[in-house]
Amino acid sequence: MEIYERLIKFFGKPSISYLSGSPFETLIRTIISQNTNWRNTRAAYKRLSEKFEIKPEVLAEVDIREIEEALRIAGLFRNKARVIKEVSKQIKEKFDGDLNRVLSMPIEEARKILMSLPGVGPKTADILLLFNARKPVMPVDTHIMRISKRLGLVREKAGYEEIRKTIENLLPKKSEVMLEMHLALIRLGREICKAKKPKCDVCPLNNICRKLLLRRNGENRNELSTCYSA
DNA sequence: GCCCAGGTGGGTA
DNA sequence: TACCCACATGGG
Repeated sequence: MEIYERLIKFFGKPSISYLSGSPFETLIRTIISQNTNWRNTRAAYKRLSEKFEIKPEVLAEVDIREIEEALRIAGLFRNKARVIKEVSKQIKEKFDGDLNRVLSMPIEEARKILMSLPGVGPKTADILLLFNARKPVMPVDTHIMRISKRLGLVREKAGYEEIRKTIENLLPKKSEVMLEMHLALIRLGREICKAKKPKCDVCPLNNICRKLLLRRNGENRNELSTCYSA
């Protein structure tokens, strides 16, 4: 909780304006973002939404090459185009094009159904549950995974579920808190990525995190006393 | 030129 | 169950 308060104090309450949009739009945006940086994700989504209305009944029918072309800038574009077309078809057929039905189910049930869709793994399912259904879950991306290990919140070998549950249990079961923490942790992770020199004095976690360091360039575990941050 | 980016799914042991 | 790898473009 102390970490949460420091992050919020440092970054301020995150803007949630860009969380607007339908669950399907969130899904498409999240699929595009898989293993892709923000800038390219945004550009690709913009290109796709300028060409087509982001609705399952539309994307299910369009020529896959058109989706590929829009997504090229984001990388992994052939995979993502195939997945987007297929997931659109399935949502149209199974849920009559409306993800809200699934999202209103109990968390575990909804997660299971979402993860049965192509291109939807635990991270993407949890994004939908948090961003659109406002359920108190913590999606774990690479930044959050790395940070929670560096902070010693979880074992070095911890997997997705272990990390998710650990962070969820550290926080009040409120979706607003989960959302703010999720965005703040990613913000921190991205700032760390950008940082070239250690700046412990301004790090929002200064005395807590001492061990934050990217697993990068074959890092030496003996160097964990260095704090890299924004 | 190398490394990495808000993962997922298929394959192997 | 637990790793390993392909997918692929663009920016630092």
